Amino acid sequence: MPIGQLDAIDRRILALLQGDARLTNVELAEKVNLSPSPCLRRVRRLEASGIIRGYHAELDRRGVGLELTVFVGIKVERHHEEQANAFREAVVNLPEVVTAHLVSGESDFLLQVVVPSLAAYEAFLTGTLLRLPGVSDIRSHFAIQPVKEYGTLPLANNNKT
Amino acid sequence: MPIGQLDAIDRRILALLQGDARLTNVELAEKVNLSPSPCLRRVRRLEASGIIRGYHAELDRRGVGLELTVFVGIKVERHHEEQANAFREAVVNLPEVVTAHLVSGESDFLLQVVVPSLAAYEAFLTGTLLRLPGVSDIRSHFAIQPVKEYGTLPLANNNKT
DNA sequence: TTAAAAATTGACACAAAATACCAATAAATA
DNA sequence: TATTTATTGGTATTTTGTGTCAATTTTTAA
Repeated sequence: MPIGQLDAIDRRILALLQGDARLTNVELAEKVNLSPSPCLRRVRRLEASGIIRGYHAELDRRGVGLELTVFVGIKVERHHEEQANAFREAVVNLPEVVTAHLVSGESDFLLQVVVPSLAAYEAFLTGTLLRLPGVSDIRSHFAIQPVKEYGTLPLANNNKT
Repeated sequence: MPIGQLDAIDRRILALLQGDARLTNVELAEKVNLSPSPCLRRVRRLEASGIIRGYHAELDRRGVGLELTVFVGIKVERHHEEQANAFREAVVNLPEVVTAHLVSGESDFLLQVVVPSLAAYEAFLTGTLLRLPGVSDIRSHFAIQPVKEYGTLPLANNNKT
C-alpha cells in the first residue's frame, strides 16, 4: 500500500488539491468523474501514504507585513560533520527561514528568508545568521519582484514505469 | 474594508490555516476562542481581502516522481525592457519552474526548477532555459538535501502600526 | 477463453460541518 | 452619555463527510 503507483485519477486528484485544497470532496469527485466515496478513499490513501504531506493556506506576504524576501547563500566550514549538523538544526528553528536546502555550487546552503523590513534583515543577518556555527561566507540576494510564486508541481506523467 | 489591519485573532487564524488548511471551521473557532459564525466571517474576510491567497495541498516531491530540485541563477541582458518582460512571461508558463524571482546580486533571476531526473534537467536546460530570450549566463545549484521545506511565514507581530 | 479472486466502485444512511439569518452584546463616535 | 456601528453568539437549514454493503470492474491464473 505504501508503494506509490499513481494512476491517472490519483494524479488528477493531486493536481486539483494542489491548486485548491479546499475543494469539497463532492466537487473533487465530480471533476475526476467518480462518486464521492471512492474519491474520498483515494484522498485518504494519498494522505496516509505521505504523498499528500499537508494542506496550507497561502498568505500574501505584503498583506501580513513581510515586505522583504531574501535568498541567502551560505558557505559553512565542514571539517567535521557535527558542525554541518549543528548548522542545519539551527536553521530549522529560525522562523524567518522559510526554506533551506543543502546545495551544490558556490554556496553550501541556500536559504529563503522572510522579514518585515530591510532593518529587520540587517538585524537578522548580523544578530543571527552570522553567528551560526561554522559560517564562513554569506551572500544575500534580495527579491526585487516575484515573477512566479507558489507554483504547483508539474504532475504530467512522472510515473515510475 | 480592504485595508489590512489584523488583530490578534486574525493573526492566529492565519497561523493556524497556514499550518493546516483543512481545519474545520468549528475546530478553528475553538482554537481561537470564538463561536463558529464570527470565525467563519473572519476567514471569509481574509480571503476576500486577498491576505489569504488560496489553499494548497503540499505534495511529497519524491512521491510524485520529482526527484530533483535545482535552483537556477540566470543573467539576462536587459538593454530593452521588452527582453526582460519576454523572459518573465516565458518563465511563468514553464511548469517545471515552481518559483521565480527577480533578484539583486550576481544573477538577475533566481528560479526553482523541479524535474524527475538529471536527464530531464539537462533536457530542460539545453532545450528550454538556454533558449529563452536574452539569457546570457546560467548557474545551476542542485538541491542535495532539503533542510527545511515549506516553512510557514512568521506571523508574530508584523502589524503596521 | 473462461473462471475465480481481488480490488474498486456507487448508493444509501447517519453524523458532522458549512452557511444564512437573527437578536444581543460590545465597541466606537459624537 | 446617547447613538451609531461593528462584531458576536445562537438557531435552523442545507450541504458535506464518512462508514457500510452489494454490485461492478479488473486482475490473475487455469
